Amino acid sequence: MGVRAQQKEKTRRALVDAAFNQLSAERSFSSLSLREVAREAGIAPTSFYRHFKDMNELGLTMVDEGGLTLRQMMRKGRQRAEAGGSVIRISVDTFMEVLESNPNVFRILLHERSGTSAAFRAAVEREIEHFISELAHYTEAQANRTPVLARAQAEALVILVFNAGASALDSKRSERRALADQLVLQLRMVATGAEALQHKMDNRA
Amino acid sequence: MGVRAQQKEKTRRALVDAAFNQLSAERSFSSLSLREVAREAGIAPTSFYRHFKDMNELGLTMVDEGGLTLRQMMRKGRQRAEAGGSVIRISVDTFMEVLESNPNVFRILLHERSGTSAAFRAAVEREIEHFISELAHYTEAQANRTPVLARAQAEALVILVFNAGASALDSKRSERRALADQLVLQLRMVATGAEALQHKMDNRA
DNA sequence: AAGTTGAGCGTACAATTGTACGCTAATTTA
DNA sequence: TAAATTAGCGTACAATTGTACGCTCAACTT
Repeated sequence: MGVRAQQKEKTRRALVDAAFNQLSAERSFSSLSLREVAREAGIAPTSFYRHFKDMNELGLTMVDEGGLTLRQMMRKGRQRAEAGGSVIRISVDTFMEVLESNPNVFRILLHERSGTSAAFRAAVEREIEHFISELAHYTEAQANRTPVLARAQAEALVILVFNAGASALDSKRSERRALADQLVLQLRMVATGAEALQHKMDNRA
Repeated sequence: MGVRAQQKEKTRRALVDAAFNQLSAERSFSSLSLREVAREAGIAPTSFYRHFKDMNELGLTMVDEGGLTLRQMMRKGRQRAEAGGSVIRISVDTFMEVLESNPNVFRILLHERSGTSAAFRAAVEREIEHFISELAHYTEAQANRTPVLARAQAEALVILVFNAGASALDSKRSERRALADQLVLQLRMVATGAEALQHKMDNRA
């Protein structure tokens, strides 16, 4: 890659990072202005357009990147789970750690999921869908579930996890343990419930 | 109430209604400007301050009002359930109807739940908490659950319902039926799972 | 070596925003 | 009836916003 393209990539990263860094509990992506991001990245407002068509395009890039990051980290966690122990417990703990080290990555997904732009909502939904279908295939194979049931179960699990994540972002570390425990309990509920419903269906047939 | 106070109340309502009417899938409360709301309500921008300290105060009023509306409508639905039939099915159907006739009431709760203002998030959480504790008490009495378990179960149920509501807002009527069916399935999962966990605990004791 | 490209800049402008201030006129109070 | 209150208005202003336009000069191509 030429010197020129390299520099361009560097600036582009500076923009993305600037935007991520400006996110917080009090600041959502949609409340960021193009000028603020450019300022933080150290470039002139009008130079922004050399990299993104508009703020929307930057945001979608961030959602994609964020989803990827999240999935990579969860995959690492799953490897840890293969060593033995409760899959649910380990996954929850991993998730909470990811959350703690990448709060802003999670924030943009969380916020834009119920945001004001259809494109954003769709993008976030796509990322979440990754999690759901990965999980659905897993349980379909592992626990021998009906596709419909596996899908419903996976979706429920993911929703509960995401929701707990949102609460965790808003709470102190001390409250997080209780939150994680309750989440584990809820996930077990769904898992055992799905199991029971599956048996009921099998016996009926 | 004097003529003056009456007129004032009328204008206040006009403001609240104007704000509600401007909400849509593409327009969140936080994206509304004071001037837009005033314009829609037919008053001068500066007159807004005769009724609310700022947009925040208007928003919190709307959250409170919205929560109240939602709870009232769900209560009506519960009466319908007492006549017999599946509590879950009837509740879900009621919820979907409420959603269809008051989309914007639901929208503000949904969006501000993961919003940018701590006060808003707290207010929404308070409204959701109403639902959860009502439900928890219900199952604690009805199904003889441990408080901890009843709480976790109720929370899971409410979260799943709210989440499905969010999806429903984004989907056509034809997809809603499938959505409602899947929601019912998920709620049954949680209910049966909680039941099973309860038994397991009882036997251990 | 000469010519082309394009990342980044500065200037400029029209919109829109929140809100301070003081006035009017109708209602309420005394 | 006279005085006090106040909902609503118009004017005004400083900030901030997105973006059009044209320039520069270093990097690349031929």
